[in-house]
Parts: sequence; C-alpha cells; structure tokens
Amino acid sequence: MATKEQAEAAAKAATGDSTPIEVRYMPGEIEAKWQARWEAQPDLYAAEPASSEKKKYYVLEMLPYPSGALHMGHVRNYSIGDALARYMWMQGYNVLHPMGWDAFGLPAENAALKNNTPPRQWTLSNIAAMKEQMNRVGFSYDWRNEITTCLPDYYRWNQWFFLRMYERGLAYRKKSKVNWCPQCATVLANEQVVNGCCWRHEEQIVEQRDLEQWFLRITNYAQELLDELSKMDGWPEKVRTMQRNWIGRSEGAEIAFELEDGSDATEEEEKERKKGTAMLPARAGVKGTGQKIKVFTTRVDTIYGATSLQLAPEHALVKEMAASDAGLSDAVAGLLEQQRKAREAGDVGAIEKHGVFTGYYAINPYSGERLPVWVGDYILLDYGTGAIMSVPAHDDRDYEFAKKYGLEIRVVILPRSHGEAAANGDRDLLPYTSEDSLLINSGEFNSMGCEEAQTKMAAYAEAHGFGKATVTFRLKDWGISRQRYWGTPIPMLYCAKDGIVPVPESELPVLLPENVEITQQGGSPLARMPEFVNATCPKCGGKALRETDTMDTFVDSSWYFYRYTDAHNDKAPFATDTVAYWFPIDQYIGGVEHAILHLIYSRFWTKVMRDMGLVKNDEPVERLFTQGMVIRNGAKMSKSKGNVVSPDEMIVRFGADATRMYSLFAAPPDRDLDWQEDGVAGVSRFLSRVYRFAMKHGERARDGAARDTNLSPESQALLRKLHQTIRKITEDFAGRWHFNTCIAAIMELVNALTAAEGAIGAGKVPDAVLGEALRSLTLMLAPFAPYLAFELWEYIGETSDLLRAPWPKFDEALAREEQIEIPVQINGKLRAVVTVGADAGEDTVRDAALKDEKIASLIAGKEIVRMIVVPRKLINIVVK
RNA sequence: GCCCGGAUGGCGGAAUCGGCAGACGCAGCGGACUUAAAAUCCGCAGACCUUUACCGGUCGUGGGGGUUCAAGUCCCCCUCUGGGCACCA
Repeated sequence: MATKEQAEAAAKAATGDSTPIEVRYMPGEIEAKWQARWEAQPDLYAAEPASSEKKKYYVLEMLPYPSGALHMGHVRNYSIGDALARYMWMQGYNVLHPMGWDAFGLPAENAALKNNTPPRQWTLSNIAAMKEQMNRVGFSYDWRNEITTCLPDYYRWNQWFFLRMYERGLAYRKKSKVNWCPQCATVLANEQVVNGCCWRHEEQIVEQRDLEQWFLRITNYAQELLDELSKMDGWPEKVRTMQRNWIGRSEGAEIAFELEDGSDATEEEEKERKKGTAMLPARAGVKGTGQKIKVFTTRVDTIYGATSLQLAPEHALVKEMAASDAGLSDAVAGLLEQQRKAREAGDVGAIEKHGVFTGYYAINPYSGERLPVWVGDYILLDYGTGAIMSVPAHDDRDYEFAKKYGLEIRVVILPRSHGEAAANGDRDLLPYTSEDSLLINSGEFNSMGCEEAQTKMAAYAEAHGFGKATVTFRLKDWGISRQRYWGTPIPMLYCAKDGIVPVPESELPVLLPENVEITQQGGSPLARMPEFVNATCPKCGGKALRETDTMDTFVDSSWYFYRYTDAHNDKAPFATDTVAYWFPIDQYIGGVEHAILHLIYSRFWTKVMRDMGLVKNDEPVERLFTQGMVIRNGAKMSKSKGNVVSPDEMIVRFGADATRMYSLFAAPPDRDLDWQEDGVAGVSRFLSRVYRFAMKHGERARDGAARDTNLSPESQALLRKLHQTIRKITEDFAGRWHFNTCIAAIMELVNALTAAEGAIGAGKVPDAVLGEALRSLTLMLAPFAPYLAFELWEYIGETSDLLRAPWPKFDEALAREEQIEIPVQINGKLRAVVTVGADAGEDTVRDAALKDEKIASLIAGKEIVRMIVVPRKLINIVVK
C-alpha cells in the first residue's frame, strides 16, 4: 500500500482536484515495507524440489569471503545474478539461486590476533552482518540452502573427499618448498609474500623451506582439463585461454645424455676440459659412467646445435657433484643466493643469467660429441626434467647465456630461403628460432624440415633406447597443506608403527578445536594442543599423532555449488540424483580474478567426483560470465587507494533499487564500471519519475478491461514503443546481457509515457492501453528495481506474486513502425531524409528520394552512375 | 618478452549483420514555476566555418594506410592504456 499522503494525492488526482499535492518517491519507506514482507516469507525464493515438472535453471554467483561488509564489486556481481534469477522465474523456470560463505581463511586469524576475538566468532558475526546487507539490497537468495564452509557439517565432507582421494591415490604426500618467515616462525601463503619479503615484517626476507606436504593429483586430469576447454563455448574465450596457458601443454622429447667417464682423456682434451666452454669432438672409445642426465626439449630437431647441458641449481645430480667438490658447492650456493635477490627485485624476464661449469661432460647420443655440463640459474627444477640441452644458436635464453660465458654457438637450422650454401649461417640472424626451417650440420637428418626432423629424431631416440617423444605440462599437482589454524583439518594420522594412517570415515569429522590461543609465534596453534595432536592409531591401537596442517581454502570452494542442491544431507555430501537434476550450473557469475585457480580446481573436483560415480556431468559450469571491476577515480576501489564507496551509504541516500540499478546501468556488465555518484542520483531521479507517473495514473490501470481494436494514433504510438521495449529486453536477456541499454530502453519508454501525459489526460489513451503499459513497465522493472516494482504492482491493483508473474510478451505487429525514415546519401554523404511506409519496396524508396526537392536540385545536371537502395535502411546515389 | 581486452562529445556510455555516429544518463547552459532556493517541468547542446537570422558547408570514433557506393565496425602497420602469464626449454 502507498502511504496515506500518496493515497490522498492519488485520490485528488483521480477526482480531478487540481490542487498540487506533492507525491514523493521515498525509497526508504517503500523498501522497508517490502523487506519486512519478504522476510516474513522464508520460502519466497525457494526452488522446487528436483521432482518438479518445470525446466530447471541454476544461476549462481561466486560466494563471498565474509570480510564483514559488502563492497560495490559484490553489489554489481549479485545485481547481475539477481536480475537474471528474477527474469528466469518470470519465464516460468524452476530457479535455484543460492548463496553461502567461503568462511575459512587467514583474515579471521589476523583479526583474532588484533582484537582477541576467536576466528569462529569473528567469522559468524561477519556473516550475520553481510547477510543482513544482502537482504537489504533485496537479493533473491534461497537461504534454506545456505552453506558456511567453516562449520563441521560442511567441512566434514572436505575430509570425506580427501579420504576418498587418498584411497584412489589422488592424494599423496611429498616434500615441497614453502615460503617461511623466520620472524613469524610460520609458513606464508604466496599472497603474503610481498617483493620477496614478509607482509608483516617488511625487512624480513622470506626463506624457502622444504616441508612434507599433501598434494592432489590434478595433473592426472591435465589432458582432459585442456581438451574440454575447446568445447566450452559458454565460457569467455579469455578465461579459456588463461586456463590453456596455465595448463601449458608442450609436446617434445625426453633425451638421456650419459655422463662421460673422462679417465682416458687425451692430453689435448685435458686442457680444454678445465674450461668447459667448448665441446670435445666425437672419437672412438669414449667411455660413459652409466649415469644419465635426462633433458626435456620441444626442439629436438636442434640437438646437433646443443653445445652444453644446463642443470637447475637444485638438481639432484648437482648436489651429488658438489658433495665431492667444495668449489662447486660454494659456487652453486652463490648462484642460488644471486637468484633469490634477483627475483626479489621483480621483472623475471630481465634477470641476468648466471652459471657455473661442473667439470663434467656428457655425451650427445646423436653425434657422440661431448658437451660440458653446467649449472644455470635460469633452469627451473620443477619443469620438465630440471635439465636442458642448451642450443645457443636457436634459443633466446641459451644465446644470452652462451654469449656471456663464451660457449660455442653452432648453427643447425636455416631459413628455407637460404639453402644449404650458407653452411655457417648468417650470424646476424641469431638467435634464430623459426620452425619454418631446414636442418644443416645434423648428420643423417640434414635438409629435413624442423617438424619432420622432430618426429624422426624422437623415433630414432626411442629405437636406440635413449629417449622418446613426450608431453610435458606446466600444471603442477595441487599442494593443499597449510600450516595454519583456520581451515579444514586434514584427516590423517602418523603412527610410529603403521606410518601414515587415514582417519576412519566413522570418526569424521575431525573437529577443528575452538578454544585455541592464536599467537604470532610458532606456526599452527593446532600443533601446540596435545588434546588435538595425540590420537590412537586405528590399525594397531597404539599412539599416533594427528596431522596439524589444514586444507587450502580453495578445497572448500571446489565443490560448494553441489552442496547447495542438498545442503542438509548428513549421509553424503549430496544426493547424486538431486545433483543430476540441477547440474551443470546454467549460469555462473563472478570476477575474472578466479579465472584460473578456483575455476580449474572446481573443474578437476567435478571430474574426480564423476570418476567416483557421484556426479554424471563432466563439467560443473555450462555458461560462465565474468563481470568487470568497479573503478573510481581511475583505480579499482580499495581501502589503500581511499576511493571506496560503501553500498550502505548509497542505499541510505538513494535506496537499494537505485544503487543496484545504477550498477547495471553505468556500463555493460562485462566491462569495468566507473562509479559516479551523480549517476546514482540520476537513476534515483528516474525511479522517482516512474513512481510519480504511476501514482498519478495507476488508478486507471486497475480495471484491466480488454484493449479496443480501434486505436487512436496516440495509443498506437505508445503501444509501439512499449512492445519495442519488451522485445529489446527479452532479446537481451537471452543473449547479450547489455543491461545498461535495457535500462536505457525502459527510460525511453517512460519518457514516451510522460511525453504522452497530455494525450492521456485528454482521454486519447484509453484505460486499457494505459493499463497495459503500466503493467508491462512494472514487470520489466522487476529484475532491476524489485522494491519499486512490487510497490507499483500492488498499487495498480495486481494481486498475483510479481516474483513469478509471467514476463510480458511482445507483439511483433504492434512493435512495427508504420512510417520509417530513410536517409538519402549522395556520394556517401547524408543529404536528406525521406519518410516512406515501413514495407515500401525498392522502387517506392527510390522514387521518394528522387522526388525530394533537395536531392533533385543537388543531382540536377549530373550523371547518376549508380544507385544503391537498401530497403528499410538507406539509399545512396552515386553521381559524377 | 608472450597472450587477451580497451581507446567514440566536458564525463559514463550507445550504434547487435559494413548503412543517419553520439541513444540513455551525468555534468553544463537557457527558460517556466517560486519572494527565494531546492525539487519538478520545458528547451539547447560534437568541433569548426559561413550567416543579422534562417539556410548551408567542412571536419569528426587514438594515429597512418587500404578495401567498399558506404568503415566506429573489415584488412595491414603503429601509438597509448588496462589485465593475465612470465627464464616453462
């Protein structure tokens, strides 16, 4: 109901009393009224069960971290999802639109340190505050399925999945490097390492430590994760490209070089051996030690141009060599130190390369030549085999390194146009890396093209037992151990007798203790709680120690959207058939910052669950939408930049409807949005205009009489604009999602309505037409400004539930223009505009154009060379 | 270095398939209402030239070239800018 004041005003207007009584749009009052009503109906936004006859639609926005307050990025993200959910309800779908909390993570521990509040309490009170904000904005979430990842009824299933993966060999333990701050005495997440230093201790350089960690074997799925991408056309190409690069598949070959024994070296060789800058030629009787160095290369075709091997400083063989060579040991330590400092300085690409000769040589299995073995700080231990063959002539990095240390540079491929004549190659060309080339100086492979040589040389290696064609991925297994408190305990035990023993499923969940003391010292507080650490081995009944690491929070978000479909299941993470009804997610909406980690992990998790028989879908998300950032004064809103605008403040000043509608109006949803407060005021003014118009004329919409077929020109014009608007918005929801132009279209419609007020007042627009316009307008506002829409719906006498009221249908005949304006160009320049019937053919248009006075005078005395007539579009007369 | 976006009035943006560039909104200017202001309503509004005015003309979508009757849109080259990855062999 409208306020008393407004009812009076409307009554006066209806009785023809012209005394102006101001009708004011007061979003605060309207929104409070409807919020109270909506909150009294807990099932308002409830999805129907999976047995529903209706077609399902699962729309999902990425769940927030409960930091304590919504920011504008949230409001934008959720306004997009909310508009879509409301639209799909109005289209008659069974809509699932849930929300939850990504509630584990570091900030809770930091807050605990700062305010002496337990992480759980801090997190839960933040959740309560943010939930209230969400309801205040009017988002249509089905809170019955709310999930909170830090509560045992959720995280117990993380543990359950972990055990299932352990059984299948998908979870394993190995040593791995972690960032360690000696002052905090704890491990840091990558995000907490700023310029190589601890985020809390700015002068403290972060160390790398080797720790035993749990890993999930995502690399088992690398190929499938890559292959599926090409079929996922509901995802932005940008995200797919980012994922492809992240997975980083490289085809190449693995080749084993045998270390040379060297004890029977000739005198000449001895001199050279000390320097390690040149190869030793092949000769009969060279002996090997039997020890092999495996290298990975994508360019085995250039192997005759390899003039050294380069090992990563951390390579196991380097450690072995250094063990008996103090000089080498010191040099390698120096390399590592230099490397660490260089990485701190940033700009990895510009870092100068360093290396040390080991004193050893290895035999090129193709040529028999002996290559000096070096340690190069530009070699990554954890990619490929941690060792490469260095081909200075045909690799940028190897070239730089060889120039610096005076290593040999041998050309083995040439551009096809060069022919074999230029046997030594053109030195100005180097490094020359094109694969559109021919081989030279490469024994029996000479004059082959690179690609052919790659295949043949890999086959040769395999036939001779020293190598093979192989595929390498950049993607690494997912380390999930975190030496932190506020996360899911990893359900594993360590028994002196039985080793690593999983916690039996019947003992889940392993509860995260709550009475912890969080201090800045000494890693996870769990390790200092004997009542947590000490346990009994389920195998032998003896003493066992509990794992004190917790899981990466990305585990929580890898499968949360499945839990929404069956959030209260205490027998399983979810029921398979319920998931089969709802999945895949029809539309997922969130920030592009999750393009890689979250969106790869959750794809991986889905495939694991599929292989376990828990789900039937291969991929979790059918369509993905990534909205742009919210920018203000040229930068992303952030506390440090001081350009944050609080949603609460906007809502108080302009109302929730105006705030969320502006977030959709100011830019297309996929682009960055420049926040301008005056723009919010403008949207608020627009809503106010709608409100006042409806209050003035809404009475006349109430009788709902059928429209007369005999329409006045004013009615026709109004209906045309109305149906054009319905068509535009309907088509946009189906495809483009340019909600900014949808809202602009609604504004145009309202402009047309207010412009027609004279005709409306003069009775030239019957109640039926006015009613149709007002009803449809209200329905179209519902996804964008739900509070106002509900208020108007009630005021114009509708009693049905607006949330599920059918979306208006457009009438193509009514939307069609009767007269259209056709621009007339002469030689491509606009000279006149003629008005013709909408379905005028080519001849009619041409005649009209030629008859136009201005056109006639302009072409008088000129020769018409050509005339292009595009019906309904334009006419261009080409004259000479 | 590599891979994606983006660049249109004073500002945010529109132009979905190559067919009237600047929809819609903001800010601005002029007017109405008002004692006044706010609010509201009406109108103007890319730049330049011409003109008392009307009318008219030229230029114009980051820059340069091209294709076409016609280019913000397609092709080639370049600049700036935002983002992602980054010694991945």
